[in-house]
Amino acid sequence: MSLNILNHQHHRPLPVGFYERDPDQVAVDLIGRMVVRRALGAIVVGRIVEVEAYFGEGDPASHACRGMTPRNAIMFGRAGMAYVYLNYGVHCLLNVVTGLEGRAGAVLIRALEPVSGIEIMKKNRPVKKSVDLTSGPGKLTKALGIDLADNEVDMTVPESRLYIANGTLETRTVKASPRIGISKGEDMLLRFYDEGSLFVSK
DNA sequence: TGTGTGATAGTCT
DNA sequence: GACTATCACACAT
Repeated sequence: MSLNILNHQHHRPLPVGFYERDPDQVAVDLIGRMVVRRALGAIVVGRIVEVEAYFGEGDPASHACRGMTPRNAIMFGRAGMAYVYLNYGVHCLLNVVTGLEGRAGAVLIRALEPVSGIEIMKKNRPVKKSVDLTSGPGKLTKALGIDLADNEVDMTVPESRLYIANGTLETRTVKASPRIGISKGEDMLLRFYDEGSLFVSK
């Protein structure tokens, strides 16, 4: 099963061009795609069911709203790179950089549905109910073993230990809502989620 | 708990 | 005066 996933056409990394758009467009299109994580020869896969889009200037909730800093510089860089940062000094959060170089943008991956490698996820993040495994941005990074070392990983090449792949063409209902856990810019509908999924964060 | 910001102190010229 | 270093604090996709 694991190796088939890698070989399958649908599980090659999404190309740079996919990410070279505005973050809200990329965000909508990421619902239903697969996050593929390879570590120590094992493979862990989760289907994206919730994301949030972040712009640069003009988006008060974005790390990049006040221009470039050492931490957020990657948001201005090439599309398709992973932007992983530490939140509350505790959780690592996974974003993918969008847009053309020089223009800040990113999509935060907020929730996944476990697809493959579930035993590894449970080992990384022991939980009582499996719905708690990946139903939040900090949970999913823990379950997939993603940390600061994955910052700036190129997610557009198959050699990477972390990338996003096409996924299946299931029908899904994508809904938009305000983003979660922000104190500014709540009026914008930049959170997107698969309405039917139990793994969408509360 | 790390980061960014603003305040303050220190240094150069 | 202008620039840089250090510090303390507020707050965090």
